[in-house]
Amino acid sequence: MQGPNPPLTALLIQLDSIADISVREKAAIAALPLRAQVFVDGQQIFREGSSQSEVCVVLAGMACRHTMLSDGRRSIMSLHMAGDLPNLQSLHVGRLDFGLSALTRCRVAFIIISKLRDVMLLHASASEALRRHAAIDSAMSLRRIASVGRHTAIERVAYLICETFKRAEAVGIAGLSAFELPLTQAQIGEATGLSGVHVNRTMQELRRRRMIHSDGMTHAILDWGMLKQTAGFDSGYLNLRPHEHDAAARRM
Amino acid sequence: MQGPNPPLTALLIQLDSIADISVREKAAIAALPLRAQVFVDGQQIFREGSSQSEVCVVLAGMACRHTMLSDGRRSIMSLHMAGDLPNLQSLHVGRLDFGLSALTRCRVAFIIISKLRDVMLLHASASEALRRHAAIDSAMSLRRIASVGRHTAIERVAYLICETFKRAEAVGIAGLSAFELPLTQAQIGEATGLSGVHVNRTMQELRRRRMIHSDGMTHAILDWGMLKQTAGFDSGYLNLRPHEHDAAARRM
DNA sequence: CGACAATTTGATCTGTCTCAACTATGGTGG
DNA sequence: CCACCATAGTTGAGACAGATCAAATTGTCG
Repeated sequence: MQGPNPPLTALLIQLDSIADISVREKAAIAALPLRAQVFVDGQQIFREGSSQSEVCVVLAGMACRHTMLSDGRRSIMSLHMAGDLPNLQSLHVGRLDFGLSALTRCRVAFIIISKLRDVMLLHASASEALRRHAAIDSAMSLRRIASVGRHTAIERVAYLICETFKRAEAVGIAGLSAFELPLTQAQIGEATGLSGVHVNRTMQELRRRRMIHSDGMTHAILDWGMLKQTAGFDSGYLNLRPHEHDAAARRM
Repeated sequence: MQGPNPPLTALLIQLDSIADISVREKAAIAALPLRAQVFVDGQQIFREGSSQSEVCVVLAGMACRHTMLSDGRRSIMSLHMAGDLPNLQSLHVGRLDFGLSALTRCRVAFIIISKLRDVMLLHASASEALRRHAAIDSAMSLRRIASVGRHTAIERVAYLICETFKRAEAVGIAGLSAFELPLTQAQIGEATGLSGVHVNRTMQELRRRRMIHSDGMTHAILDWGMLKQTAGFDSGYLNLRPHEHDAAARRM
């Protein structure tokens, strides 16, 4: 039914990295009926306040959750890349209080919620993996509150780079030490709570300090240690494993 | 087994307000074996990076999720009051990337995760209610990212007041238009990303504009309309109901 | 080549921070 | 009962990170 590189590969990679999930259960997920759709960059996938009957999976490209502020400006609350499920919440809540938009040309698959629920009922560990996925999304939000709330400009931008790089790496779409951050500096500003102009100066500073090297929207990590120290970044929360009591052993 | 005002009342009120849940299922939750414990204000309930085998329910008082920044300062990522489940994540992930501390003298109940899981397996709609609770927690985090990232000082403080008031109201611990926000101004700063000094001036401004009146840590809402407008606050995300397709009808 | 978007640079302005002092307020022990 | 102390709130002055505005430059794509 699926070709050699089925559409949900990235999702399965993500689930694999956070949970023990059998081949059979992965097959059940991969066999879910999909409605694939391409969005051009800037295009809205769904509106803030909308009610979704489908859960969407990003297959390729980058999307973001965002909300409009009273003064008309936009806040980008999270970034989403291949394998992400930006509205998994729709399993449990009606209206979504954020909009979802494509930042780049984006391939997205839609899964009817009731079909997903059926699979989750039948496959306990797939179900558990999805819940863990949601919990990690939630952990990312909490981290971002701390980063955006209390960090300086350079820390915030460094943080965004660290997190996005690590996530891209996890789904295999980052190079050895370079990756795509396909946002304009103005968009990076919307995601970090800074003005576009200041993002520009901040990234210059990161380059001047030889932590990164940028070529367009491709960024090479020159000094990961320094970058993560600057960001106050610890990847621990990204690849949380199942609840075990030897968690200490896994600590980096 | 329970007295006239069983410990989990506030939790049941919360679940009731977000989901349809039968008396039988509520009884199953209320019958969960609890380990109750009192924490004095400032006391840590669990440490950042710890692994929890119990989920805790706030019974009374106020607690907060927090994390330490590299420079030693603290960021408060969320506030928790009666009926909240600040570490429901522990159902799915090992290490928690935040600490939990009592802001006031706090009564907290601990539920062994495996026991909670048993109840969830047996009672589908209780289980669904808890998941919706987690989804709303997640929605609050997203909102806070937008508020802390892009809002001015007065908007952030107003937002915190709006949200805390509405939540307190929902569990019946707020007066008609007054409620307890038991944080020092310095703590409000940690929660909003402002300095304590500036929180002071900001709250003076809110009082000067006659939106609130403060008596110690009790705050009266004088002009709710103005306050929520200032905050850019819309309570929609707090009492999200089950997924229905008539969601529009419920829109405020 | 021309047009449009994104990046870069410079200059100025402002919201918020920091530091420091002073004033409640409430609790504690003598 | 009061002197003392610690903690929270308040006020002022000055400094600074980052915003805003405006213009120049670079890059990209038809």
